[in-house]
Amino acid sequence: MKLEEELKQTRFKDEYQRAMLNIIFTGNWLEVWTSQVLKQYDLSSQQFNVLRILRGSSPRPLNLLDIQERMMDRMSNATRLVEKLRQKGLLTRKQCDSNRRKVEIEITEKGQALLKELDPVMEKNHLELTKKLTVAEVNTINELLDKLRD
Amino acid sequence: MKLEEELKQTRFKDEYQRAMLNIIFTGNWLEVWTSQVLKQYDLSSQQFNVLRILRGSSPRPLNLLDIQERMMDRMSNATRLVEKLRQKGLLTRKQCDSNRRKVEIEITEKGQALLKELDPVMEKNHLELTKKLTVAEVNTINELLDKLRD
DNA sequence: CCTTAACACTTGTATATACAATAAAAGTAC
DNA sequence: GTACTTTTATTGTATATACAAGTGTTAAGG
Repeated sequence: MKLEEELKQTRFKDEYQRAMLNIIFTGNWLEVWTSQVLKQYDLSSQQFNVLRILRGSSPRPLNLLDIQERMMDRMSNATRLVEKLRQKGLLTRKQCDSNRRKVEIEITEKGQALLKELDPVMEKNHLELTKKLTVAEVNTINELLDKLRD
Repeated sequence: MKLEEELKQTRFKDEYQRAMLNIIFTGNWLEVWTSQVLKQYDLSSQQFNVLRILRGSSPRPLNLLDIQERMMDRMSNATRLVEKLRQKGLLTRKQCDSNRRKVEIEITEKGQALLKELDPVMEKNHLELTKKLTVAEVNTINELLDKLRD
């Protein structure tokens, strides 16, 4: 849907402003969609993000800074996020032997299983996307957004 | 910068997943930038958004539902957001005569002046964008994101 | 009228988030 | 070794947010 309709706006200052709002709005829109789905699994999208990061590095554990660097939203509080996931048994944390300031955080079997369960659910989301945009178009988006953040 | 570098990620499942994360990440990135700037004016980006919406409709007042429909993040609490802005004297609210359930919300002179002060600041942001992407490229982004949300 | 439903907004509450302050460990310089 | 700095993580606090429940107002049906 056109951004003008979404925001009931008649016009924007120029195409650059429109693009800024469009990217923020669409990002939000995707986020909300994802969050809705994850809620049924009692996960926030940030928590899901952390789990995926840990799976990505598994079996190598990560410490908090590593996770923070890889997170979508750097500002959020990694300590408390990780603690929530630990309480659910989705990851473990232990003090690092060589450097006791650090903690080693690792996804558990249970965490892996949960992600495995979620994979096809998220896959369905991608299929929705596939219907709307060709691979070439998606590549264009990726390329232009990377360029924008240069 | 490439998303892989931003997120210290070596690979994504496919270009579709990469695009999803890219849009969310870039949206966030733009949001954070904006928030930083607005903080100096003691405004959150949501508050700024509401003010711009009111300026857009000025001199016609809007009620809460109107505002909510036009907001980037529909989930947020319009009542309290508007109340914050009222306390700062940036807008007024009065009960609607014809339908006392509604409130009429209008931007004040002070609000207009604040936006006017912010216009060139935000403009600078657009100029940054202009340097990185051509109008044609920006149009492509707009077109593809609109298509994505269809 | 009276009852019930729909509407527009407000409030309560639990949770999340941002940012600063603090703590503890490790590294560095003397 | 002692003082200073940097690294890494945790905690405190104020604010924001999501969602549900509540309030007052209007509309609709009998």
